Amino acid sequence: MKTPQEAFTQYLSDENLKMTPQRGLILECILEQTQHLSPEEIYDKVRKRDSSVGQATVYRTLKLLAEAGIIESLDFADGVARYEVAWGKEHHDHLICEACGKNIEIMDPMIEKRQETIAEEHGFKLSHHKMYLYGLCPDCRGKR
Amino acid sequence: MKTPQEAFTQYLSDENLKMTPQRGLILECILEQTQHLSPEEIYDKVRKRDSSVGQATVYRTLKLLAEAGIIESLDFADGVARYEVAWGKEHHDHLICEACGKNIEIMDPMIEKRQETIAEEHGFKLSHHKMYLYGLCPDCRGKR
DNA sequence: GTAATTGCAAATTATTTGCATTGCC
DNA sequence: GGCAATGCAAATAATTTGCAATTAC
Repeated sequence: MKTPQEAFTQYLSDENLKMTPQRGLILECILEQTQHLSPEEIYDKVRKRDSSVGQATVYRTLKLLAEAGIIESLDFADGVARYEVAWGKEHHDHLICEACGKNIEIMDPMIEKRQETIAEEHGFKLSHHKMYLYGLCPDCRGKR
Repeated sequence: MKTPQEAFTQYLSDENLKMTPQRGLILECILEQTQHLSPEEIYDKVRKRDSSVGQATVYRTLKLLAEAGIIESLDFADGVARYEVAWGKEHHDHLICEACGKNIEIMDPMIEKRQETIAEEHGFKLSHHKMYLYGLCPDCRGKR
């Protein structure tokens, strides 16, 4: 399978867009991170390596990366946009602790299958879905 | 079961807050609507009946109504915040058409059950969840 | 009476856009 | 070389907040 970098270059070229040092650097910074990042955090990280990069470029590049399917946007209901690397990873959903923010990636074939079925029953062609489970993790559960 | 109005009054009183004409009017406007409303749309609707109500009051009241469990916020990934009446309604998820925005409420006991199980397996106490299925509806499907 | 609420406008926050300049293919 | 990309600053958009005046309980 192509690396994220190769995939991005490919996507850009397919769309008649260009690879640039800025775009490469932004992708690098995202790939190094294991956490779910906000545009602001990515911007900070990028600037440490090249302070000349503008915030607008980060936003523009995030949009491109999402269109290319390399990253995916999340919604943890904490008021901040977040992204995670999607390239080469299997689809998964999130189980989020409302108290400490901890989140666990979950994967469940049964639910995925059922979602397909539900969509079909309504005549829909499913393209993607988002599922978030909110609750209290074992640690925070005890503190209440 | 209490009416939404009664529930809201109850909630306010429990929190040592006060019922006001503005709050009552805002709730009324939300209840009359069957669609999923944005703060802006609610504000417009409220102003038609009482043009002196401020936008800030609408935002503040929406927050209270959500805390009281009378309305719930949605995320249709169209960049706008939306609310729907939750009081007295069974929980449901949404199947959304990416082309025309049409959305269908879905309910699936099997998925609900499985979500509980998954949370338990990770030691979580589940409080709520959100699930959105995105795709193309029968109408839009044909046009591609 | 007193603390909560309101409307207003200003302040924030998050993101987007216009534009002259720069740089990739 | 030509079109796309960049950085900057200004522009939007959506929401929040400070505050003096008002009002519910």
